[in-house]
Amino acid sequence: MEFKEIAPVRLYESVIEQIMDLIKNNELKPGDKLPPERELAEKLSISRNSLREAFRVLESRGLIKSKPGGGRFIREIRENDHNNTENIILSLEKSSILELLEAREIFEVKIAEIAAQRATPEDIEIIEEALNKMNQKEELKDDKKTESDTEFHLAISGASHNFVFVNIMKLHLDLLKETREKTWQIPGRREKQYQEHRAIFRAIKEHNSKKAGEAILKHLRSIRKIVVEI
Amino acid sequence: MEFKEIAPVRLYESVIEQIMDLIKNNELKPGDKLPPERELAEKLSISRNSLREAFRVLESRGLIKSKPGGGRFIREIRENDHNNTENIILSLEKSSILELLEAREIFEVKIAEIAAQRATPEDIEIIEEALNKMNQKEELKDDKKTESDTEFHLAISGASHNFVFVNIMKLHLDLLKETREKTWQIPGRREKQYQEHRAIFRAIKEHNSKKAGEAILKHLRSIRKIVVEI
DNA sequence: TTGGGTTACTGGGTGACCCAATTAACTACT
DNA sequence: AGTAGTTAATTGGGTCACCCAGTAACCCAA
Repeated sequence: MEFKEIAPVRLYESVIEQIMDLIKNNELKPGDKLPPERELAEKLSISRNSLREAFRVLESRGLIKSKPGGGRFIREIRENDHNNTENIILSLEKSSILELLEAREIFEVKIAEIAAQRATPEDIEIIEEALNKMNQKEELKDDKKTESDTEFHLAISGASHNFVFVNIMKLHLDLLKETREKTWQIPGRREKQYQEHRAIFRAIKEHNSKKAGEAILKHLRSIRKIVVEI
Repeated sequence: MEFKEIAPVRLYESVIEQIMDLIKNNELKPGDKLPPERELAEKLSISRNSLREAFRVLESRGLIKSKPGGGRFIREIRENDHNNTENIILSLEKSSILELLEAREIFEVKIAEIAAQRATPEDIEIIEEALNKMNQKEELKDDKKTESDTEFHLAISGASHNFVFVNIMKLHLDLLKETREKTWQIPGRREKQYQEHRAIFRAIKEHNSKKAGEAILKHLRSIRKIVVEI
């Protein structure tokens, strides 16, 4: 029996979500002026204070700027901004799927090659566990399938023994999450996926760097093919 | 004559700074309970609302957790936590310099190779401009030097015509900013840097993918050497 | 030992209020 | 006609007093 922790949603969080969506969909562009606090608070049926809390978070992320007496504005994304890691992530979220997939092909092949060189017996065990998990239960919901897929790919980057690789991988898997979930619609996809994963695993287990790179490239190309066709 | 924009410090910002310092200096460890709102607000001589704004930001960054009725706590940082992009950034910021440099060697070599293949005459022009900018003014402050270095590397990733590469590059350059600034202390570093950049530029201009990869690898290795020695 | 109350405390949230800066419309002067 | 000065409405910054619901610690009875 498994229970999840109940996490109540705060008001400010919903506000952030709404505004972030508007920014992502370009309905709010840099330079745009937001409605005044009092007006927006009333529109959202929340208090000015709660709205302010949301604005503070967005402000600290460098997404908006408050001018006392003037109003609030969507910030221009500037290179020189010190707090700009947030902006970078936002830009990444706006990237096209195909660009993301191309980047992943480049990065993950290299990561797998390094993993094949450095993987310890423990690493290999962890990868194998992740590999088998996908094939254990016959009926899994799509999001659970994606989760176990994530686990496999993270296990590989973990074997590179460089946390930057792990985090870059996390970022990519996260950004491609929706896309990856869609691929399960294809009949027989799961079995094919397992075979591809298995090939990657074998290459890493053999410490065959070249083979590992090729196997994962094949895997990623097959994913791209699906995405293009969908 | 240059003027900086005057940015008034908000109350919540000072609070964040104070608490962040406490966390960095380990005076607040994961699991620790913070003083109650009302008490802390009084101690800081600010209103409860302003204090709350600070807490919201820290909360959204995943540093603290609020339990209504229970109190506020410094959060345990877990690997397996929600695949939140916030956490990924935080983890990346905590990565070691050498790990970041290794990742950059892997990624940027590939990016440069692709750039060499795809660069249009316009791209090449932009890269050349960035290259020359560094050599124009004799006396530049360290942060300005780093800036023009950033521009050069971003111009290259721009020539890859994949925005994901540009953003990954931005992320790395940002995370390595401090480190890169330190390298200017080395005598003759700037001239050497220029020569290395020049070699990279030439290879890209010739559309010589392999040469471009090698040139940039050499450049990055020379940076790593400096970092190791410092 | 376990479950039900009790109570003080804590975070979540609200609404009215004051201040200072901005903005724009208006006025007076040149 | 153009400019400087004034004024009033609006806006964000911040405070205060207040209410609600969940928590935690304790006591008590089954």
